[in-house]
Amino acid sequence: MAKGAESFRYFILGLLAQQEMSGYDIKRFLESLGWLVGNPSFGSIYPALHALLEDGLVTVEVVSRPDKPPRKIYAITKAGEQALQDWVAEPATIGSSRKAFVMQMILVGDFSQTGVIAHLQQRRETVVANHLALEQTIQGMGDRASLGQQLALEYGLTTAGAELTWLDSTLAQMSSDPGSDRLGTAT
Amino acid sequence: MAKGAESFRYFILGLLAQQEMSGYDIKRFLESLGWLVGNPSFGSIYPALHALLEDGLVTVEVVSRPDKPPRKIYAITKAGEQALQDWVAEPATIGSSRKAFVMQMILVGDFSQTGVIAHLQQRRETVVANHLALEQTIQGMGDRASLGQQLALEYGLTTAGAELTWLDSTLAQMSSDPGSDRLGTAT
DNA sequence: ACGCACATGTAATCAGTTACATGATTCT
DNA sequence: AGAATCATGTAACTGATTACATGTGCGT
Repeated sequence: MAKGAESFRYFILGLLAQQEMSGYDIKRFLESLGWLVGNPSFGSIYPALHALLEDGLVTVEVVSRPDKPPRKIYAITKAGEQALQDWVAEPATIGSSRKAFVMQMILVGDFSQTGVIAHLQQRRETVVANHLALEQTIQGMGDRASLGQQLALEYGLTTAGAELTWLDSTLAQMSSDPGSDRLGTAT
Repeated sequence: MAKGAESFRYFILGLLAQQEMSGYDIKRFLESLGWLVGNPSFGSIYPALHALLEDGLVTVEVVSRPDKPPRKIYAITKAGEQALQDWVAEPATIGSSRKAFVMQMILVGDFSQTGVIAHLQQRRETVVANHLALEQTIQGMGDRASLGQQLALEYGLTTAGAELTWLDSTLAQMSSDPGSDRLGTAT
């Protein structure tokens, strides 16, 4: 069963669901999103692609173009779509990382915006919990904390607060707007 | 030479510089900071401690207390302090992770607040670069992005912006205030 | 012929987690 | 005697990075 929630494997599969690509393309796309999801090296991408192929979740097609070296275009299969949906709908994963959140949000955006809302709410809970835990730590440490510790704590509190604000406003916006002004999709 | 900038090893050493502790203590302290720096397992902490001991950067003392099981208290050595300072002052590391930033800030707070300022400025540059890169990606993708992608991009932009705001205000605050109202330390 | 951008791949290595194993002390 | 908490440790495994190795087609 689909294990390894924080892994790039399923994220790569999800990207292939959005559009068929080569390993090289995936690398560049990931680079364009940069720090948001991190960018795995080729030494990570190619083996992942091979594994997906092994499991029958994707297919390859070698495409030789006249002016450029040949590329291996990977496309998702029915089985792959099923596995992806299982992963995306996966039990909440409270306390998961920011990267995992962003990755899942990117993928879930393909299916339903109700799913997106659920993910945002999930994230909200995680951030609230983080914020709370940090406040309690500050209570406990009081003024015994060093300068660096105090700054770190403030930093955490502030960034968590900002994230919360964004989540709330986005959530409000998406809830009030059942259709979709962003995409031509839906109905 | 001090390699492995993102490693917990030096961070643990830094914590020992602030206060001598056991492996167990370190674990609990890290848990109290939670997601800010992540919390390594014992399987990571104890070997790290052994390695530091090997390198002569720390010393151990077994302390048997009457009512509790014995503990191994680790304390930093002169050599350890030197190694730590080298690590903390290390060449900028632009583009490093948030965790690395928080870890270094916590440690550098022990030495000088000029060092802290330098670190904050360093972080500022990184965040500005991230923000800019994200904006360019948005330009490039335009409205071809999926809902999930658009949200991810917005999310990144917003959180980076918030971090920048905090950095600027903290930087302003610290620059205008050369002494130290937070600590009794300084000159 | 050479270097460069594009493109794919593998092996060695590394940092960290999980699971396992041990043991002291206190409480019931 | 057994469970619970505090405390330390090791071995197997995993996920990813680094460095290496290969090859195409284009411009010079």
